[in-house]
Amino acid sequence: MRRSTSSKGAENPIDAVGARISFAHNEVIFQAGQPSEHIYKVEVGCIRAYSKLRGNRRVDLAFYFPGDYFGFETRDKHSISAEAVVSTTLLAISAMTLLARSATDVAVARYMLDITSRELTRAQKYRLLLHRSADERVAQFLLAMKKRCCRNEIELIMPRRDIGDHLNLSIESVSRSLTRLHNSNAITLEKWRYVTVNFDRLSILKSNFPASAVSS
Amino acid sequence: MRRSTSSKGAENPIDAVGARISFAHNEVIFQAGQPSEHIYKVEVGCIRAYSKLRGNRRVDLAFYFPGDYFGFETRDKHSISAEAVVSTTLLAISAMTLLARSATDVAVARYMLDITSRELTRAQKYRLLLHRSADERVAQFLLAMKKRCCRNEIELIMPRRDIGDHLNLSIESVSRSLTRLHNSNAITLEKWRYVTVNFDRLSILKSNFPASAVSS
DNA sequence: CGGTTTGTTGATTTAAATCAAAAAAGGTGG
DNA sequence: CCACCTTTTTTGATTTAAATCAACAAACCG
Repeated sequence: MRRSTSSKGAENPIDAVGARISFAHNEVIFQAGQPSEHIYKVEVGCIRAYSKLRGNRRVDLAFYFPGDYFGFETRDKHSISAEAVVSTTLLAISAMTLLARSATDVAVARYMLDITSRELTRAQKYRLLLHRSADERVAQFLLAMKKRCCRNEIELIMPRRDIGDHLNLSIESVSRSLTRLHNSNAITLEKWRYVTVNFDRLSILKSNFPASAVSS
Repeated sequence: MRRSTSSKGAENPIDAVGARISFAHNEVIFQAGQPSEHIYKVEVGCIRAYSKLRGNRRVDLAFYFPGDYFGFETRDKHSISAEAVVSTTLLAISAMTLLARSATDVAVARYMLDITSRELTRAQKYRLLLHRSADERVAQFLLAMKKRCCRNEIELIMPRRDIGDHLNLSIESVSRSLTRLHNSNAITLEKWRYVTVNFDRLSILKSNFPASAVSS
């Protein structure tokens, strides 16, 4: 972990308080049970938030990309863990400072509510995803990735293992779904970690979801 | 739907604004897409919040019991739907009034954050549940029900269909899991909708979850 | 280049869905 | 209270989607 000078540009009520920290590939940001002293904003890279189940199994609850906030808890301890998927730079914002400010500044309180609310929407959306077939889960995941990078060529920055732990599929099933989607021309698997999506074809699967769950 | 006089006893910063409304068995409270004008608190009965999937399939995201709040949205439209499982009385609190108050009263803003945060914890917990076997899902569901009514004798107020839609299981699988749990003496199926749980035996399954996910 | 990690493909098993039918509970009206 | 009908639940047989087991291939890395 490497610290550097604090952020200066404040486009919103909370970032100004933050300090920049860098993490290496697979480095732990925090673990479930540890005191929740900061909330984080991704500047560059990718974070996985997960819970551990018995037998080394893991559930990847979410991936966070530049601009996303994570690690916010109302309790004093983290309920989940977080790791850097790749080399990542974060903005770490003191939870105590934030709490103090939110007590007087309504804009800050509102901002915290928005972050939590967005997280809830995301959690509900992925919950719906788990009620669908392997191919639909992978397709929806790719669409979500596409939405973030805004290009049809997606870099699957995380390994198959992570995708599987996120979608509740074995790595083999993820791989098979990808090849099936490739064979049906819904995607093109360029070179392993690079996927080009055919939005219209993938969206056939997407249409099985309620409109409200497709956003973000 | 039947309206009555507004609530008088205000034990917290938001209930005082509410008006009491009654709903019959299976009556719709609100549907996805409708304007979100109120948030609700259950006084008596039970509510199911759900999303519809293609082909009449439904995902029951949560059940709400007396004391629970639901229907709170940061957006102006409901993203999910809600129905009364049985005859239910609610407290309906104007979202606009609430928003106005939260702009000046920090206690109200904090209360909204707590409600949303609790909902997020619940959503994450159930998300983890979907990564486990049918028997574990049913067992965990029964433990959650037990926790709410605080007695070992649980009334399964909702039909098997609802439990299945909640746990992503067919009604047959729910039924089979219940009989398996009964045969292994983890529960006693008294008379159809009445279950007595053997906490210690059920908890063997529960122990497969991370500590943080077991609460509530 | 060899060794390690990561991903794909194939064969087999398995948990849960589906299909099908019977049994139990609930309701209605005589 | 009972006969009749509907709804809900249970149980059994079969199918199926995904997991697991096993081997191989491709990328990565010193």
